[in-house]
Amino acid sequence: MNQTAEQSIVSGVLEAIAEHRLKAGVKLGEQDLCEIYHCNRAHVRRALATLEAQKVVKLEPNRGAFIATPTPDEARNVFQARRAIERVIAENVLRKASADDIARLRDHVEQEQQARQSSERRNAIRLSGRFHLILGEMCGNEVLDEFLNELVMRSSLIISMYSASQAPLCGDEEHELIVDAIAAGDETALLERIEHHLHHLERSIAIETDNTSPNLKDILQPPSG
Amino acid sequence: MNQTAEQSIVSGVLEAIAEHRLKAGVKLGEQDLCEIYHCNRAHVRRALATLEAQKVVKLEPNRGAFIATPTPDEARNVFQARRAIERVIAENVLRKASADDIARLRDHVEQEQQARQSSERRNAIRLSGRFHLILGEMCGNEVLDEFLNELVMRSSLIISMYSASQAPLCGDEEHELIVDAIAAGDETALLERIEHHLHHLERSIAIETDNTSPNLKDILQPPSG
DNA sequence: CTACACAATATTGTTAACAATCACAAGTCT
DNA sequence: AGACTTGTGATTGTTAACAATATTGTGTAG
Repeated sequence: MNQTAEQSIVSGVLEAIAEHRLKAGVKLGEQDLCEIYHCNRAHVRRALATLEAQKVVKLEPNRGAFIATPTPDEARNVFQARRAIERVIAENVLRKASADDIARLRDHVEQEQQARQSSERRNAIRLSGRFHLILGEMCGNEVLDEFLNELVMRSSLIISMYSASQAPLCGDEEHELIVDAIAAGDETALLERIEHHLHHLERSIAIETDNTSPNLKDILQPPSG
Repeated sequence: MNQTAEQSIVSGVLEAIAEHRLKAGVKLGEQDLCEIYHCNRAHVRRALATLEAQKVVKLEPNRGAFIATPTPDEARNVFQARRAIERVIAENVLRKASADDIARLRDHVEQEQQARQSSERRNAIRLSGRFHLILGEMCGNEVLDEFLNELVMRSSLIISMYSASQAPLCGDEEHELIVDAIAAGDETALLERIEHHLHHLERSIAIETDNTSPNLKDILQPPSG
């Protein structure tokens, strides 16, 4: 119950972020988490420290823990880092993917399409991110895999912040094209498609760059004055 | 004194690792850290959690905190990740380096050479790692910079584990060649030199790959039988 | 009616005491 | 002598109480 408590909190929060149930800025009260996970504050605090280290939670002194609110700059940096990391991951996967691996990828892509067609939006979002994590698992480099995990989480936050709630998440067939390139052993096509896919994902969300007004006046000012 | 306490512990431990004062496997007792940094166990615990998240400290339940002991596999993974990250960092730096930046790099390289010539080994080690961190600061991408920080720390541990204590750390002039390529705006040369430098660093330490015997018998068996 | 000051409440930060576990050493038995 | 058991001390894990701070609500003056 010891490690389990902390890990339950961490993985619970991360899953909630991945499924866009937890949105940026939401407060994570210690008492609330204590009751939800039936543990004491020490465990909650440790879990929050771990989440802070992964940059998905911001700890403000004497105020509490909040889901991180990535800035536009941070968003761009995250996506650039993803392109760098996923490029190497793809190279590794291409080199060492077995027939089973490719079958697993194809199976996952099919699940994604079914979730989309069934309009299980929450599940579709989760599976869409999971595709990249599967590549991370397959690449044979735990360090890269851990980095990717963090980046995908942060991406999920960014998407939930900046993208329209009804916008299509991913090009449906882009993941499939990536698997095709892996199956064909075509490194040039693979790298190009990874790059294109991430650029497309980044551009599909409108990252406002000029959010220099930290006050709510411009947003919530009543129209009548 | 609050945030300072935890950050003092974290940065203190990281600096000690960077200078090879703290070696892999050393125990970090809570009581010891409390006395050294004049704080209570809660702060120490939080600092250790942060260090664990950065993979430089391993927390073993009911046993305590220990400086991480990277395996050969992990070592290779760290270096592969470094090549991927530092490649992008170098591209960014090349694109946006100012004259001041280049001057700063040249100044640093000169400090490195002086430290080496003065045989201030500890300082030379620290500066050698710091060169890469300066590139990270200059690249304009905090995400990449944070990843690099973690990787350089882990590399420092790896080097202190696997390299002979008297071995030359880095080729003296490799950093200088990198700065030259940046100053000349030569991307091809820059990327090649970064790649070469990291490969050279990795190969300069003898990472044993066949440590498949988990018992000490083969190693510590008295010769007389 | 607005703005400011003050009080009440809730939340986080800190500390200390207690419990559980582990490492080491002494002792016992074969 | 060697291996096993037991007991002691030290270290980590857990919990609760207390202090400090922020937030919210209330009341009063302008």
